[in-house]
Amino acid sequence: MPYEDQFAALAHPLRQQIIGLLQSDPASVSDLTEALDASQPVVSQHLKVLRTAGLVSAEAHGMKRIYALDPEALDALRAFLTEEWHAAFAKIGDTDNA
Amino acid sequence: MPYEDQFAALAHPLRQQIIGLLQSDPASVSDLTEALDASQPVVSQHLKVLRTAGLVSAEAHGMKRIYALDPEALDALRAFLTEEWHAAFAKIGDTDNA
DNA sequence: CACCCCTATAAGCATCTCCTTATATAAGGA
DNA sequence: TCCTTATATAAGGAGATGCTTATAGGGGTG
Repeated sequence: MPYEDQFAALAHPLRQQIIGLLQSDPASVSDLTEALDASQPVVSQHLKVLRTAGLVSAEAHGMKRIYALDPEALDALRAFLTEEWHAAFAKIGDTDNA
Repeated sequence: MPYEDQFAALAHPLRQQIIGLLQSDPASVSDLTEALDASQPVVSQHLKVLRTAGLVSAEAHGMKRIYALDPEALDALRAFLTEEWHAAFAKIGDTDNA
């Protein structure tokens, strides 16, 4: 089922806020922790969900890890919402139905 | 946090499949139950989630309740993914930040 | 009315999610 | 080297989610 993880990732307010912040600029975990008024482990945990879903990527910069949005991932999701859904579903239906 | 319920609704494969089916045509619960190879209560439960999120609507037709997709809801979601996110987040940030 | 179809909902249980606290590891500075 | 900063991850518990089974109630039909 396509994009299941991506939708789940976007279903949490803190993760939405993280994406909102990263839309302006890449940021480190500590930057996000301050901006979001959440604990550092929580931010790291949510970043992991976003990373697993392919919505953000991380790059080490010295001691910090700079997280950045993957714009293509959101584009793909938007495309799925409009055009590809029906076709994608039809294929799944072919596969797991009688 | 906007669209939280909508994203959560789309994060489940069966609910994605229901939307996929309803994109072709409105359908009753029994229609969906057959097509999805899921139990009737499960289908009803998932339809409730979709209804609560405003993604589908129901209309009584005799004994059956015909469910239909609300295309505007998906459009709104798509718009959020592209244009409105940053603005929406900026407002939230103004409100609950120092 | 008596009986079947269609749908929603409740109860119970397993699993997942998300938080907290605590800690491990990596990198840089004194 | 020792200390501090930055991040990830583990453990544990509270609450949410999603399934099953059972049942209630609305609607038609004989």
